[in-house]
This record gives sequence, structure tokens and C-alpha cells, in this order.
Amino acid sequence: MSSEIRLNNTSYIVLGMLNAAGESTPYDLKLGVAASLGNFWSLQHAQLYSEPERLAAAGYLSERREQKGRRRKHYKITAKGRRALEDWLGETTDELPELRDKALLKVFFGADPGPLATRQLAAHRAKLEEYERILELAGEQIPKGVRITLEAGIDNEREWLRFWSGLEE
Amino acid sequence: MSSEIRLNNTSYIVLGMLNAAGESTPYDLKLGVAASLGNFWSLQHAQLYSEPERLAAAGYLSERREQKGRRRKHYKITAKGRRALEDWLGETTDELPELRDKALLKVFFGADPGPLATRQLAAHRAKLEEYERILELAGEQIPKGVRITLEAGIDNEREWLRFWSGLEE
DNA sequence: CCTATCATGTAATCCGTTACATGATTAT
DNA sequence: ATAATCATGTAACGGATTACATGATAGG
Repeated sequence: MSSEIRLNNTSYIVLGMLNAAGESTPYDLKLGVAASLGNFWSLQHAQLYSEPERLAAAGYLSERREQKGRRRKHYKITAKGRRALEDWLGETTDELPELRDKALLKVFFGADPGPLATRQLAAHRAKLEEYERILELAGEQIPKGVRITLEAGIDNEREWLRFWSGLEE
Repeated sequence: MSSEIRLNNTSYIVLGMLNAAGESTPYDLKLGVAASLGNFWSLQHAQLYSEPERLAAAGYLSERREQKGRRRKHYKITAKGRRALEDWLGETTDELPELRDKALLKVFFGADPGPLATRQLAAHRAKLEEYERILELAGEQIPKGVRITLEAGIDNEREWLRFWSGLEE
């Protein structure tokens, strides 16, 4: 019997990625996350090694280890894993995100907004351009959900640009 | 000699609160955070017990313990603490916040946006109203930085309302 | 008075970050 | 060949969340 574990957001990210990508190594997951999801929910690469292990031990994933060479580990989602993912996807939530913006934190405690605004504007502009490029290149072929989140990211960057523009000196 | 410690965001929050509020107990801090900052950067109450202890041990805070009754601990920022806070306030940053939105995460992995949108709209509307009430009541007398972050929160809530409105069925 | 809730704190666990390490591949 | 970078993984540590616990106060 696999010991019972709690599934957290990181767990569902791993399940979700594996469900979409099929069998993958932690390194594949890392690349996958970096390419898309990581823009709005980033993970340390070490978590993509430890979390699949945890999930496999509890039966949500199956694990296959290469017999020669690097002995890399390959993970695949199981029926149990797919069920857990689908249950989670089916549940709505009224949990709201927090801004958790470091620059804003400084402003809250009385930092001069001017210099912060200059720096943040540059960073947000770069991010916005990156998103727009992705959207342009990926075009129509990306999954609907992924596109929606990308558009959310774009809207969000524009919003921050407006915000910090008002604080520039 | 106080042992050297790393200061993280939580540290600066404690320093910032104590700098603004003067001598406080962890419970005071908890109330202070809940009332304002907590809206965009929340903390567990246990952190407001452990972090001041850490900071005091390293000389950023002084600690006074009641001699009778509950023996509550009162913390006050020291010169060293104030210097650290001011240094931090003076540094700009190009670190960008992440959305880390749970509902969006589900959409990314293919959840039906409709029911999520309904629920999120209700939650965001409530939050927006709460902020507007605070802004109205607090009026002119809140510190500039606090007001700015509150306005950022309001803009942000409006943005999310627009976003989820487009996904309602 | 009794109960519920607020106030206050500590302890245990879990998770995320950082650091370390080494094998493989590409560029010079 | 050598150095640099990419790929892959583990271990240690620190911090955040959760659980537990008890004292004070207010409402019924």
C-alpha cells in the first residue's frame, strides 16, 4: 500500500505537466515549466526531482529507471494520478491571489516610488514584449487554457505599466 | 556578538511594521499586518512570533519581557534594525511578481473557465468593495505609501474582474 | 457560571531554496 | 585537449504552514 500524502499546488503542476506531455524526466518537466507555466508560477528545479518521487511513492505516478548510462528516471501519470488531477480541475475556488510584489512592499513602507518605478517599468516592458512574442509565434496552435493564461499575463503587464508610469518622476 | 543572519522579505516586514508602530508584541504585529499589508502580502501568525525572535537575537530588535502575568514579549527596532530597513528601502529592484493564481493554474491545465469565473468574480467583487470602503474611511490621513498600495490593489481587482468577466458563460 | 471566542505562544512537520556534485556535450 | 556550459541529481538548511495548547475576556 502506498502511503497517503497531501497533494499541494506543486503536486498538481507535476500531474498536469505529465498528463499533457506523457512520460517525462524531471529535466523535461523543468523545460516544460520554464517555457510556459513558469511565467506565472515558477518552481525550483529541485522540486521537479523530489515531488515526482513523492507522487510515485503514493501511486500517482509510475516510475521507470534507465538500466544503463545515466539511469535517468522517467515518470508517467497513473490512473490514480489522472483521477486526482481531474477532481482538482473540476473544483472551483474562491481563493484569491496575492500581489506579493517586492517593489510594492517597499513603497508600502515608505520607499521613494520614483526610482523603483523606473526600474520596474523597464522590467515589465521587457516581460510584456516577451509574452507578445510568444503569443505571436505560438499563434493558434496552443491549447486554449494556455492561451488564456498568456493573455492574462499580458493584461497584467499592461496594468503594471500603467501603475508604475503614474509614479515615475 | 549577535550571530549574523540573512534578512528576507519577512524580516523587512517585521522591521517595517515595528519602525512605523513603535514597540509592539507579536499580536500587535499580527493585527497590524491583517489590517493593511496582509491584503497583498499575508503572513502566518506563527511567523510573527519566530521572526522577531530571530531578529532580536541578531541585534535588529530589542526585546522586553513582561515580568508578571502573561510575560508577553515586546519588541522595538534598534538603530541597527533601522539602518537595515533604510538600506533596503533605498535599493531598487527589477524583480517582478508572479501571478500565482490558483484558479488560473486550473485554467492553464484545461479546467472549464466558466464555473471558475463565476466564483472568482464574486470573490474579487467582494475584495474590491472592501478596499474601496477602506480607502473611503481612511481618507486623506493614511501614509502615502500605504495609499499607493491600496490603489494598486483596487486597480488590480478591477483588472481581474474584467478578465474573468470575459470567461463567464 | 458556562461557553465561545479572542489572545498568545510553542512544537512538529512539510516544503522550498540553496548549495553541492558530477556526468555529458559543445565550442575553442 | 581543455574549458565552458548543459544536464542531472542529492543533501542540508531555513522558513512557512499546521497543529496543538492554554490563558483571558465577553456574552448569554
